[in-house]
Amino acid sequence: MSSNLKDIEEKLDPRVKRTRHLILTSFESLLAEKPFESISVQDVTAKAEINRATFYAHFPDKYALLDYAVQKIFMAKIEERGLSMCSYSSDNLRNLMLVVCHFLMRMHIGWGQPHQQFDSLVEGIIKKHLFDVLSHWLRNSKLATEIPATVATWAIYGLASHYSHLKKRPALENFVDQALPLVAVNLEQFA
Amino acid sequence: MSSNLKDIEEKLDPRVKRTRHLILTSFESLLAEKPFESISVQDVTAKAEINRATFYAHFPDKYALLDYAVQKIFMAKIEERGLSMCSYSSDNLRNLMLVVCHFLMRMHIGWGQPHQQFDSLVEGIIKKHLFDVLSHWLRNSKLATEIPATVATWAIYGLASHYSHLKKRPALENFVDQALPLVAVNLEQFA
DNA sequence: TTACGGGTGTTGCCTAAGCAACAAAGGAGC
DNA sequence: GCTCCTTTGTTGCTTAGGCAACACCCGTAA
Repeated sequence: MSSNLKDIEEKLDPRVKRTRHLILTSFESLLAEKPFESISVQDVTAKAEINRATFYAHFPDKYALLDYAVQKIFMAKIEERGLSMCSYSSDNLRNLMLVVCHFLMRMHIGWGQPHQQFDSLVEGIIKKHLFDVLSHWLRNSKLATEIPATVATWAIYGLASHYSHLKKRPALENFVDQALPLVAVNLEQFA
Repeated sequence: MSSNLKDIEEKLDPRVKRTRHLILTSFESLLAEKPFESISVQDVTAKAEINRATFYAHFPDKYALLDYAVQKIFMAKIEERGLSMCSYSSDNLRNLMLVVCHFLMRMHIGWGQPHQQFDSLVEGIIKKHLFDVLSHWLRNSKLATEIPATVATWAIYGLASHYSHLKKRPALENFVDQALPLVAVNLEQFA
């Protein structure tokens, strides 16, 4: 159930899975050592021991790779908590917020110091997926859902970003529980 | 220098290196969980996520894989101590004996309980390489070297096997130092 | 005996990855 | 301005790997 994403990836040609994995691994380890801007496609392919042409057979450019990497990591977390194929509930929303916070923290720790352009790229990707998930949660509503989904998307991302930049972070659970009702109120009437 | 073996392997098609590595890794981990006899080619390829046909493109059968695996591990140790591209010396001989003892111990620990047929296969492989190394050490002798190389090969292997089967093993260094002169006397006159 | 299941090698066709060469675009430094 | 160098995409051809099907053997259970 749930993972129609995984199911598709599992059935891929083993060679494709392998090279994608090599590229991804290489990319992540490069992100740990230098900022996204100064990572070249060559860097990635060299470390992955992959031909550069092969890279372009999978991704149009390094931005597509970033997109893929972020979606892979982020959506994996979403799916492993069963948050993608369900509907709105206060508990699901809470978990979703936890995931986003976790992700941003992991990113700031593992992926070097924040770089303006990089961060906003990631922000865009995450918000895109957040919006999709929330829209899916509200799919049975008789009302239009773009507005509430948009509001919640931005709110959740904003809260997570805020939290991950705090110098003295309160316990994550507390933070989320405090913010939860403010976001919930925008969604529950559409559920 | 030295490693004309490595040099060759390094230049291989990356795909070949990858699949060989996958096969090798899979094989080693299988050896850790069940005896060689009950490992099928299918097991290896399944765990390696490699097509079975691809296996046969690299190795005629699982015995060839064993040969390859043992040579890879054993010769790696030989080369990393610079023992393959040199000539006879008491010190080299000592190191060689240490390597063989190490290898057999590692094998008994890591690769499950000894199985008659498996052990004798490995024995054959090791002795083949031992003989080659020793022959190379004596390559400048004016005398025929088959006899001394053979004697030393069997003696070294026998000693290592004996040592690795001892219930109460003395310190490896001591053991080797004690045996060293007995083997050395067969070789030094041909060096 | 026969039938069955599981492993073994082998084959032909298809696809992904390797490789070398290319034109083009951007810096960095003169 | 001008090189020089690096990176970027892209292309045509070659080669390794995936896949499905095959015949074959062999142990075993009906």
